[in-house]
Amino acid sequence: MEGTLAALAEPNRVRIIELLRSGPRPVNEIVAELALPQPLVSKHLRFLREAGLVRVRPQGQQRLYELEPGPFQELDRWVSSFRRLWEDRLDRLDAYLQDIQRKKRTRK
Amino acid sequence: MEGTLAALAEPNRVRIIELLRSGPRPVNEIVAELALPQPLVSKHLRFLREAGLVRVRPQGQQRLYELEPGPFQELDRWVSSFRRLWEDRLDRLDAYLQDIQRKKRTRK
DNA sequence: CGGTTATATAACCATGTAGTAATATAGAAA
DNA sequence: TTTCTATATTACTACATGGTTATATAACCG
Repeated sequence: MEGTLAALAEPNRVRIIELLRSGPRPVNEIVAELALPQPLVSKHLRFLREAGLVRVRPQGQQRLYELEPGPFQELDRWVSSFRRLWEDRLDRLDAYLQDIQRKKRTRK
Repeated sequence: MEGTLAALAEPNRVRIIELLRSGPRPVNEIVAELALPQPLVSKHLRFLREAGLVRVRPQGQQRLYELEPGPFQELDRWVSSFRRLWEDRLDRLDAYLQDIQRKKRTRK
């Protein structure tokens, strides 16, 4: 969780993650699509790999990087635990709106 | 989104966030509960406030900090967009397990 | 073998920031 | 007013890391 959040704190890493969401990619494609220097991409990929967000699989002379679901699932559960922050409010708003409607109906 | 992730990259800030999940708190309570130096807490609170994760409300000579739902909701939606990463796999696993069960049944 | 391509690593610089200590501000209370 | 309490800010150090350039490694192809 801690490493996951640290890895996602960097915008270029997030861009890489979002690119990988559509499937595994070799490094050169990431470099081309994001228009970043290759060593920088390799550096970020290493960070992501050590944080457990991606795994790498050699294929010929290129290396395919793909997302590792675990950390995202963990993050999803953690963020979910904050849902009551806004759902409670929406519930109250919903109840309020229904109350309005009820009053309208009874008035008619 | 970007500022939100940057704010959550720091463990002590996450601790503050999780403490505030149970409701608004004055600074001195945060300091006491997390056993951190007061200037450090104020610094992190400022960071969190400028990232939009908390709002502050003066009350007497203390200042009550509370979570701002917006960024968490946004983060929740973003993380949700990665759900297919593991749900697809679970679907496939589920289908596989059901297939096993079906074969067992027909064999009996 | 040599040459080319794909990727990683090393060395370096610049910047941001976590943590600390001291001080400032501001409100409450005497 | 002075004093006390709560919080913020400033100045500083130390360290991590993003970005760049150059080089290394390693697999492929001739």
